[in-house]
Amino acid sequence: MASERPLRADARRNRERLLSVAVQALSREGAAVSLEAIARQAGVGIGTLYRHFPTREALIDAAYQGELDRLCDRVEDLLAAAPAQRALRAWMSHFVDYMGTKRGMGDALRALIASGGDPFARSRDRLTGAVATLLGAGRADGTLRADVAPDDVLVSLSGVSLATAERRDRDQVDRLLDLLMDGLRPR
Amino acid sequence: MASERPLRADARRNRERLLSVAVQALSREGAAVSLEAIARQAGVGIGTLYRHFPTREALIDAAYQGELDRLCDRVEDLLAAAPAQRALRAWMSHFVDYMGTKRGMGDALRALIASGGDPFARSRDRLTGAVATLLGAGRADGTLRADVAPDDVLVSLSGVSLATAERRDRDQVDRLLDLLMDGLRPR
DNA sequence: AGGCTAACCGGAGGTTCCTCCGTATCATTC
DNA sequence: GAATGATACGGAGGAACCTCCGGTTAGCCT
Repeated sequence: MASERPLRADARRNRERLLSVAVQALSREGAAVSLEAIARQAGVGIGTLYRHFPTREALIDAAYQGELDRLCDRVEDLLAAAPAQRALRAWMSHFVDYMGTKRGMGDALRALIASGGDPFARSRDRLTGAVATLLGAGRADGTLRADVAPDDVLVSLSGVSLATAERRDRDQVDRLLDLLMDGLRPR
Repeated sequence: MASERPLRADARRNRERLLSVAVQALSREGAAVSLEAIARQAGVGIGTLYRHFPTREALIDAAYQGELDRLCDRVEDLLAAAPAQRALRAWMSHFVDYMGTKRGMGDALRALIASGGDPFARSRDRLTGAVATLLGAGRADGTLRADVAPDDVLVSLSGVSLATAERRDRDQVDRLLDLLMDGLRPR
């Protein structure tokens, strides 16, 4: 694999312009933006947009990658401030919040979490890594089970996000997360 | 509410024809069927289809309502054959199986589960009822917690379905359901 | 029967989606 | 600095989405 030949100059220019327009458009109009509008605004043809970002999810994913990194970075702070169990619970909240805020991240998320495919692998790995760190700390301090795979937790978490996407019922989300946590504690 | 004036003769005819075509088309081509194709095949205009089924989900929901009823009906048998905890776990498997088989039920499901709105209320209530029965039995025989709302379990379950929709990983689904069950047992 | 009206029908039309491929542009080599 | 692949660009085109509203009927009433 790999062999990422460095993009041609014009290609990189276009890619960047598309991304910056997309970020604005997404936070302004939500996930259902017209891709054609984005292309137009970026001054490129629709074909160019699709070449750089083969699916709507790919575009959204790329647009939010920065913030998603920040989400993963919080793990350290959380672990410094509380025992693993509490840190994990807090991070879950942040995760769901984030997915909720960025309207339409939801759909991208499903593709992302489900992807065995390469395109989103980076984001996926970051998320799995974050969960793994939290679970690891939990195993160390004994507040979390040791026999659960990070990936399973991540997928469960995405399930909660997806299932609660439309009726934004904060209380229910909390209850679902608590339920999940109950399953993650040693008996 | 209510006031369901009985559909006019032609309307009912069309509705039924649409439904029967939809059932075939859905099991043949999955959720992404072209609605225009269905309308064409049923010999009605696209407008007629949209009047009867305002969204794709509404159509899918209606198409599968029969089978979904059967799913809910299984609860009794399961409860007769095993303690509540095991019955619930088995029903969960059936639920996820069902959602997986009927490709694209997934998307309908999200709308359905999330709907505070009337249109899908019937299916929704049936499902919630099924879970409530199982939980009730669990409370009675002490194998399940008494402080969890049926609705929360249903939404969690739909979360598992949604999150695992594309990579059909049977083992992972089982693990996620086990995790959920762990949260539902009394400590 | 004949007439009336609420209810229903159908499809044109404006958008968006995504693909495909001829043309234009870059970058490398001589 | 010209030639020549390799890459990237752009938009036409066909399919599908969903809405809207003028025209058509079924069912009721006299």
